Amino acid sequence: MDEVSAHRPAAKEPSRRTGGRSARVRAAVLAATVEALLDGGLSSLSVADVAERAGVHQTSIYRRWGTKDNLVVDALLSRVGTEAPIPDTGSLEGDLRAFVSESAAFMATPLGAALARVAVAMGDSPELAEIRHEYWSRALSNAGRMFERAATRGELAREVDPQVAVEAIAGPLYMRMLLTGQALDPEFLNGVVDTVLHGTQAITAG
Amino acid sequence: MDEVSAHRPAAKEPSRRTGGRSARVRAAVLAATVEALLDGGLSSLSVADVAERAGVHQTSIYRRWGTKDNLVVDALLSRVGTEAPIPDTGSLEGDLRAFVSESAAFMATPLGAALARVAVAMGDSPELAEIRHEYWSRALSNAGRMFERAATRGELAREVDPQVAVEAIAGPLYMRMLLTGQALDPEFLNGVVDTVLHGTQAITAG
Amino acid sequence: MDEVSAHRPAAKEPSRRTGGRSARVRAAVLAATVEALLDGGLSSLSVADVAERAGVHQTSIYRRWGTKDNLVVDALLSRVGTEAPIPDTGSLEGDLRAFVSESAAFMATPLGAALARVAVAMGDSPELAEIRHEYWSRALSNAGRMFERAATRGELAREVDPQVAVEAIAGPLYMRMLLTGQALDPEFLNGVVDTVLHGTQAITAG
Amino acid sequence: MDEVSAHRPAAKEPSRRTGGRSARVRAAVLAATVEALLDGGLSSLSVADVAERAGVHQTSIYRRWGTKDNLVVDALLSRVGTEAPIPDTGSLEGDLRAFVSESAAFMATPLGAALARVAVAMGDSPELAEIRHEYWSRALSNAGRMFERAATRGELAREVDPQVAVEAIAGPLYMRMLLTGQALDPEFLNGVVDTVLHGTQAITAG
DNA sequence: GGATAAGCGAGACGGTACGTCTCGTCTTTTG
DNA sequence: CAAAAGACGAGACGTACCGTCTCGCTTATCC
Repeated sequence: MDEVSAHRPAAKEPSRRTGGRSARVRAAVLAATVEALLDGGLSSLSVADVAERAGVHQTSIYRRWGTKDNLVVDALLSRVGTEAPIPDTGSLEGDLRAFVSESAAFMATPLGAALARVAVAMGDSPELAEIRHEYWSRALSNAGRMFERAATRGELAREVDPQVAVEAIAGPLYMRMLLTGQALDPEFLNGVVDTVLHGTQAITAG
Repeated sequence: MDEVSAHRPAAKEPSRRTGGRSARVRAAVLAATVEALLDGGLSSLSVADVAERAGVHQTSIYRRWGTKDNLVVDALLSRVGTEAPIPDTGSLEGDLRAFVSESAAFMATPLGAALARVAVAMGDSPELAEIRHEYWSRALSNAGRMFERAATRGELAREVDPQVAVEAIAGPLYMRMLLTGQALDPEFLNGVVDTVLHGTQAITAG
Repeated sequence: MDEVSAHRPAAKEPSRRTGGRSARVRAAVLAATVEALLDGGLSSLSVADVAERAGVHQTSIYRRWGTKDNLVVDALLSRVGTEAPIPDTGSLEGDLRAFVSESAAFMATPLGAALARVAVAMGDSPELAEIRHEYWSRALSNAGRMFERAATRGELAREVDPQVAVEAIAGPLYMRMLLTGQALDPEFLNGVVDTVLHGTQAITAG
Repeated sequence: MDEVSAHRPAAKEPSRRTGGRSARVRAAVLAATVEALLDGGLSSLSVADVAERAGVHQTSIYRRWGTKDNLVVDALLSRVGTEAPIPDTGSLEGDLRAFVSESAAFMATPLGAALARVAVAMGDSPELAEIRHEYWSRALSNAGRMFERAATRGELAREVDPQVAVEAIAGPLYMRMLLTGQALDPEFLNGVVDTVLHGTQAITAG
């Protein structure tokens, strides 16, 4: 007997080639969602608005994404890669200064702001929280390489936990943006870098 | 046991005497709001629910607070003082370890979680953002005294900015709670304290 | 002399006296429902349409009536009394001929047609069926008086059941209207009357 | 090869022989439709439900029948012949008593109930009303033979219109089933038969 | 017996309607 | 006369269904 699935349809999901109606709708909706998110924020985002911007019927959105939350998450993830380029300047200090600078610039961006806000809101639902966790884990572990490289270069003791260090850098930035609303001015950024830089370098095996 | 905090820090609005019906309604609504906030979160909080819990009509709430946002802010501020006790153990390290420990404990509290969530959401509206700014300025400057005392004791150089330092401590905690959802375990807390402690101590006039 | 505006309530917003806003809304919606029912039939009746005709918001309709069925039933009952005038000509034959004539005329009316159609559709839901049952019981027992009067006059034996007799008269009419769609022409009506008239008169105590 | 309705009016489109996939689909869908109709009624019948029951895709149904109405009509006609056996007991009274008894039994059947309900609903659309008219004309003229035979036997005057007479018999039954929801108990049935029997027999040429 | 056309499975989509849930406003009634 | 009570306007949400469309594959018929 022949193996049953000799000519199985290659991929399981995206069977349509590229230009299918589905793909078109999906792209349009995602784009419209991000657009709406940027000029209006998460709170004033309605499916009806997205549908109109995308030139698509509301029901098509509900059919595919089920709920508004899913839509927003999908839209955001489709735009924001977790693989932001991590600076590699040759020294930890250079890396960190570049990193906070770039991070601050991104957070000042509407997209960056929306992303963080949405991430906070995702804490309400368990399954969304799960997605959120995966996203941040990846992003943080990515940024952690700055410290790993420093350790490789001998700039840092092996005892320094890259994970903690990267949160020590990023945490204050997010706190300002989300919680206190203060500006991410260079003095602040430099102060944070100084603290973490010295703080990690002071840690030794002993 | 309905005695509602007889010595609440003189509210600024209610000009009625303390025993009037108005005061009773106000207290009941505020209590109900916090209660509802705790079991359900901000997203699933409705004025109707609060009204029912408080045994009060919806219109009475709208008459007094105008909008849901105001109600929530008022309720939270009535419960959460900005004057949290800042540890004073005699050494910076002791202070910081006590501080992160207490902070983590409070954040694990439903009230603490709600407070931060609400604060994030307040970023949408300018006037709420203003209130938020005042709250955090006070709280942070309060906590900053730990570093000021250390400087006075000679543990720290005068060049260390207490404001930056306190955000370097608190930021990573809030980041975990709000953004990544990771646990505030002792290892993490110790790592943060170590980093900031060494980081600030390494800063000198030179 | 001013005809109408002598005493007060401004023509456009007649409140105070009998009609609060609620009453006004109720009346408008009921009227709009009947109107929509007449030009369009039951199947193509939408709450949105009714709301627009009534100048009222959809939610107000759902708030009060809960579901479309209830609305339709209420609207119909508010227009159609069960106390249709039963002919009293002095003889059974006169009564019956008048009765079928008037009944046929009413059935030819859009309202009459809609009423019967809706009544059939009400059979699906138990509670609606209950309302329906009460309506028809009353109407049939009302019409039954024609036969009771005839019995009193000695035209009919006491053994004749007025209930059965009235259904024998009305049944064929409804059957044509609802089921076969044939016209209720005079020949048919006369034939039915003849049959029932003779049929009942032939029944005796023996 | 369980041909359903051997005398269906020569299918217009699908001239496939008998065992093809098409025929299988058709039979399955029709059966599923009737089944769904019986447990749920016309109002709660959806194409999706029928498709699932039949193990067939929705599109296949729409392709063949175009619209739900057509499907229902086809399904019903495939099951219900218009050629119900008309009693022939030798006397008009015997015929009529058997007829009402059998009719009542059929109406008590889910299929019988559904059939009548659907027939009423068909009044909305002109073309469906046309089909309905043909069906009932045939059925009534069929039943009319009871009276024709009676006339032949001399039991009835030639002046009695069989068409009217049969509607006088059936009308009250349908009225109860469709409109008032009362039970078709023996007393009622006997009363109706008595009335029509005497009523028709009293009619003479004079 | 292989081309070929008719039909089917699968998956969206446009579109209409339904009924629910809030928010914040307005009117009516009541103490 | 002010607060309680109760609708109401407004608008979003999510669901159910109808009927349409496109694509790829499977049959059955026909040349």
